[in-house]
Amino acid sequence: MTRKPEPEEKDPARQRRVRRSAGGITLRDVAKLAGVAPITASRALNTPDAVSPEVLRKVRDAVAQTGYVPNMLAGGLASSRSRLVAAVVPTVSGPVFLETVQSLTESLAEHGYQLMLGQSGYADSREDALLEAIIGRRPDGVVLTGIMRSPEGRRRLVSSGIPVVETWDLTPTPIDMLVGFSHEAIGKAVAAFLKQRGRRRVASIHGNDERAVRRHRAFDEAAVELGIGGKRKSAPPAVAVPAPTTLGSGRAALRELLDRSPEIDAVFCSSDLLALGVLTEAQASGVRVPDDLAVIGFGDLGFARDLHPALTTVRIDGTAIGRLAARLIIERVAGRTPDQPVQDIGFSIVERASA
Amino acid sequence: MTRKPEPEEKDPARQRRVRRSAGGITLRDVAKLAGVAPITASRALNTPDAVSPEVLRKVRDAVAQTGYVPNMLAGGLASSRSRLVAAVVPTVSGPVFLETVQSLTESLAEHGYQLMLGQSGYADSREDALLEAIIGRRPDGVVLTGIMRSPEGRRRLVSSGIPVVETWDLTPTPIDMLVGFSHEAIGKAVAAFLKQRGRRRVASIHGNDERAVRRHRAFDEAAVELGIGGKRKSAPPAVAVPAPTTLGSGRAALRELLDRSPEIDAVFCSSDLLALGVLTEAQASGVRVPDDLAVIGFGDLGFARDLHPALTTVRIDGTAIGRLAARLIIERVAGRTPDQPVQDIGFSIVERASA
DNA sequence: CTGAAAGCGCTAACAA
DNA sequence: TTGTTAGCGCTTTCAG
Repeated sequence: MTRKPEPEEKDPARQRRVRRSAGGITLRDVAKLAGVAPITASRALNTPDAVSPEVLRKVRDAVAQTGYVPNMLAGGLASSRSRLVAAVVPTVSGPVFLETVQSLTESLAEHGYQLMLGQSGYADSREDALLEAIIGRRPDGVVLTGIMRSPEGRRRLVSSGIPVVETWDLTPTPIDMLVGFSHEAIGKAVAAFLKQRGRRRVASIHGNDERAVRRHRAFDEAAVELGIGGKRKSAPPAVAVPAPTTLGSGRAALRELLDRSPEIDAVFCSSDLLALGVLTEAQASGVRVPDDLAVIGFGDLGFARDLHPALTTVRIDGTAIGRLAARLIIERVAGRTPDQPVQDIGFSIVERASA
Repeated sequence: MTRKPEPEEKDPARQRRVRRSAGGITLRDVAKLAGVAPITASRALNTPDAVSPEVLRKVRDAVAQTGYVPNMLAGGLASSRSRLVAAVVPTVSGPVFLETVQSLTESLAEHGYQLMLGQSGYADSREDALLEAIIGRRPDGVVLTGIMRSPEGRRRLVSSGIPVVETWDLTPTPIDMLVGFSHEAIGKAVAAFLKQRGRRRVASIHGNDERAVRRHRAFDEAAVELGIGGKRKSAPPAVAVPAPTTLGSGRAALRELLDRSPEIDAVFCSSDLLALGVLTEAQASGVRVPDDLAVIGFGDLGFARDLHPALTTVRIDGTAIGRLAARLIIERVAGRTPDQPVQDIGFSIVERASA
């Protein structure tokens, strides 16, 4: 079923070049079958209201008959709308962002958008190559988990003109749009929460990624201020573990902590996985939670509430973040200006048995 | 910085149409700056060996100066190589496939490919729309987690001509390429393992997704054959829970199981998350693992080995699956025929304390 | 090794 | 409402 050398030249002698079509069905084929011009077929598919019912029917029949699937690369090139949105996460296996990615994927799919996924790694080494790969695809939007730190990266994103949503953090100087919350506020709130629950010698275990570190810095400061940081005015005991955090590193960290500072009565963990590790280690070594030790996590992953004891944790509405990010981008693409391009969606402390 | 109406017509009066360029920097701009033809600039970027060092330098300088980023939509359209690979997972939040997605993303990135992520949901309702969205983007490959059941879907994929890798399963009739393992073999192996460890009244808890069901059917049959299915020749007790499985559903399922069949001495769970739920519930209700009850999971997620007791589980090398799938596609795109287009990567039972 | 011409498949801009 | 024309930005083909 090779394509005929169609556009019959007035002077057949001048025909030389060869068509290199991949042989797929194109809009032209559909249009011809329906007996209309290609642009009319295009309209029937994209803006059905703009064509007569008669034409609509014929085009749809032709599509059904041929099994035509529009080539969105071509469409994107012509319209400069790729209907692609890129998301960058530190790593796919960190379960914290999954909820966001999932809701983003779904929200976008509802509007005919597809998600491109990129992993930056926690060390932002590959970030540059990734950015190039992303911008080169001319996505209609980019969603970053975390804010873009590298000035070079910021510059490239800005000059690309692509709508950007930074998430999971706040900054006074967003690249463009933002849906996040304050890690400092969380650190403070957790310290206050623990004090209010009667804890007096708090400690922390945190991953060494930037956001976790900031939560815990704020936690430490607040703990000192509130006088629950242990002896004198020194910062409370803390153990840093490499990101991404794991159950295993949580267990090891608790051992280290209890070794160094057996007097502690509460631990703030920078992820629920760490907290699960702490619970596990506590159970294995006979430390009673919450009696001897209060444990509080971060993320409110699906399993948190079903643990034994149920895990008190900081809840972030990752689904809302994804949904809002999608909406911001879609609004932007539609040419509208979102009325809340920068949003703090806050957090909450979900109080359960572990603290 | 508007573009000049550049291609000066011989007869300026005939100029009417307006350029609608987005105003970005294109290869033409780079070429002009470097003093070469666009195609030469293209070659300098894509096949540096095919141009003189002199030209290469000039083009690279021009790229650096302008901040040019190639438009891959255009490139993809012209070359029919999108450098995009689509992956379909049931849901992002099921941690089982994460390892595969992660390794796929990384392996592809190394070769300049980007991953497009789609969620099919466990009920394959949206699968059709998803397939259209995917094929429309003309990816260079599609990676499916699980095999494509819908005949309609198979047909569309086949007729699209896109290389397809089905994963995480085996079938005598793959669409194209495949990297998987046998769920039936796993069910049998687990039953044999439990018998060999002295268990005599096994049971199972499984998600209601197709692959889990098949593992457990095989498990049940083997258990009956081996005489460890409980009384007489009836199938061992089982509880089905909705997919995706959770810690909570594991807890509830164990309660139900113990309620109905208190005599059981082993449980095979269709995911590590379920198994964690079983461990949690066992601990909460005073059932000793492994003394009273052996527990075995599936997936060998990161946390399995650090649990208390450490979880015995079926290990699937998800990273290898991702890596191999990427390689198959890249080989195919390069025009080579992979020498092992269908691979059974097997599984192993990781024996730890829980069984 | 370099370049001119001709598309890839689609849609924006105009015109009827 | 429909059609004509001219690209979108790149690469393939063919010819130096």
